[in-house]
Amino acid sequence: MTFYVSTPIYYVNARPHLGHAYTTIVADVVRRFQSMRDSQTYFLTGTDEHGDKVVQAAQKQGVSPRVYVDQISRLFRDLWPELNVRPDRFIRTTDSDHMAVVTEVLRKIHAAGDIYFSEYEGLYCFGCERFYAERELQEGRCPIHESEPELIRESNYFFRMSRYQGWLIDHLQSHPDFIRPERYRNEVLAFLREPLGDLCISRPKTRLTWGIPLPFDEAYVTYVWFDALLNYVSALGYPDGELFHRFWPAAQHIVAKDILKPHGIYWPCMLKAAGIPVYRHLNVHGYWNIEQRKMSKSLGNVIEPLEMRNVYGLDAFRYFLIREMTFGLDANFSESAMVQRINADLANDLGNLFSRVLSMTHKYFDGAVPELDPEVGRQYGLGLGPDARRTVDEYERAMEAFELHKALAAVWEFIGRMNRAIDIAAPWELAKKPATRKQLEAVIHSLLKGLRLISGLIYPVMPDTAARMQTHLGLDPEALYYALRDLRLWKPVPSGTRLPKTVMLFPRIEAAGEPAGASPAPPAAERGPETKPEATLEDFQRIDLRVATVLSAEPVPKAKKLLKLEVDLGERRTIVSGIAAHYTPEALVGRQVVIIANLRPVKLMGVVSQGMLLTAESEDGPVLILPEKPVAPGSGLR
RNA sequence: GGCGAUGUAGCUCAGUUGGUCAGAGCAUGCGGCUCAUAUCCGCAGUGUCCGGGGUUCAAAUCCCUGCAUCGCCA
Repeated sequence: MTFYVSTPIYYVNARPHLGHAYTTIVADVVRRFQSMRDSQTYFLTGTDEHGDKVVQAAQKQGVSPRVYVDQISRLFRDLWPELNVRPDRFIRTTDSDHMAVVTEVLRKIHAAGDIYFSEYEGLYCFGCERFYAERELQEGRCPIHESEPELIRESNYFFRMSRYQGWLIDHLQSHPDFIRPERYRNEVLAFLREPLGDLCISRPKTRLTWGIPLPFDEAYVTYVWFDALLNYVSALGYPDGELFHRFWPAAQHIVAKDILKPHGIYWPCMLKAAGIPVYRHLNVHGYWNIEQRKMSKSLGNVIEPLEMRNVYGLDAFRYFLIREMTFGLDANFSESAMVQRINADLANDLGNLFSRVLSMTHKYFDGAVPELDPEVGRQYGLGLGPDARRTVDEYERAMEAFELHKALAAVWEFIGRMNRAIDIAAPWELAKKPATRKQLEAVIHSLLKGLRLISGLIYPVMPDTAARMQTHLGLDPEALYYALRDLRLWKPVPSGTRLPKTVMLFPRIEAAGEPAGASPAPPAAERGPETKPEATLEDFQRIDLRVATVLSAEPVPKAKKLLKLEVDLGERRTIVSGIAAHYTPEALVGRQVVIIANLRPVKLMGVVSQGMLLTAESEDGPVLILPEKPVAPGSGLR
């Protein structure tokens, strides 16, 4: 069996956030699941780097598109290993092999007559550098610039997608799970009830140069679709690559619902036109809302995946994402929900189960797995075998169907079954009398067996925890302990195995400093008019406050209020601050100030500022916040 | 505005083809155990199944309509 999983290539106009992390972790989970069944796997992710939004973002930062995309792309590439995600390839649409494939496929489809040249007429806003459909306009004006767009004509190349509509409908009908969950298949079918238009696939170089040139017309570059979607085959070395032959078309694409149409309609049509077999499944997931609201930069509620990992632990974070979201539907992300899940599912159910079983093994058998007569085992064991089998069956079915939350629910049902079995068997009673020693041995054997199974099943979602469990069961964490075939064998932890000292897998998270029953944030009306919404300690810790020594200071030319400071906080930083009206450069040099060190860089009067100086707002203007006595440059604050 | 989806206990959500379907987990209350991370086990509630119409012997489940939220509209 081969299994090829992909995430979308992420557009580099923003830093990676929770949504990116979720999609990519899902891909990692299903890939690890496939490795449990001996599948050969290939895992692709990467970045989408062409287009006008990238050019604009680069301009804003005052750098070339190349420098800009290198910078953002690296943020994505470096993030994944931090989340225990290791793709086989990180593709960039600026990679030369990818660009060559795009060129080749365009040439081929053009030669076959499915790309044609045509005039396009539309309402164009020069401010936005884009066309608007009439219904997008507000009272005939651009919703952003409030200016009246102009009617312009532009010639462009079009992909004859309409030709493949009938084929695609047939394919969707003969492959009911081509797009899943079903709701998204229905959505695509609904869309296909209307005649499909053709797809504009180019931009004139007069408007956009940051793209892949069309092989049949040097005056144009490719516009998004062929450039981006073809990454799924170019990464494998289409058309002749060994990987391509091995893994295509066993492809599982994973996308969020906002890009359903390109992946569910454009991409299959493109593949068909190029004579490439269509991919196997498109798996569509919903959105994470943050504290009931949409995640957006302007709301300031962007969740930083690394921050979550640092605060709650990587496996707990991965578990929460996979367990909390019904794959396909939207879900809410909140730290309080995560704490609840960690305490209830991980600390209480799993962690405590693990702890009680291991501690009993230590207490009653001195940490060595007891000998067991098979007959005694049959008679006095907990009879978990049938449950174990049902659990593995449901787990495998759900994983296979991308119902990842259900796969975890199945494992936790088994965990609950084990906790109940312990109460009924009451090993602490059996331990009191020598007469029930044999029964005690059988019970402990059953329980260790159960833990062994659980550690295998949680491997895709919580690989580190799975390995820790193996270690503490005296087993080899380097082995393929999670092979599904072996897990079905319901194997015991061998008698005589010595168990290391037990550990807490997941400590409970207690509400920090809050007395029990403390009410949540009071309604805004009860607070002072100037207070901001309640922030958690984690919110505060997100801000990197540091002491910096001012090395030099000079006015910014033509700016009345701005000073450009060079500061030392362990490294050199340039900071632009609006305090020129109240502080002279001389008054600052050599002093220690407090800055926000992880603020997004901004360009002020042509100078990039890599931080912000902290000042108090007074009626006489800004007043510097200074340490009471000298400290090492770069010292953190709390 | 058009297309589509979602709206079920305090919270997050299951509910296949209309008939023990009014459920689960968490949170809450009470009881039990003591191996365990103040953990575990048992019991107990609470619901105009978004509102309004309709079809039917029977609707959370089908139809119409309204409201709210989300996605897409090259």
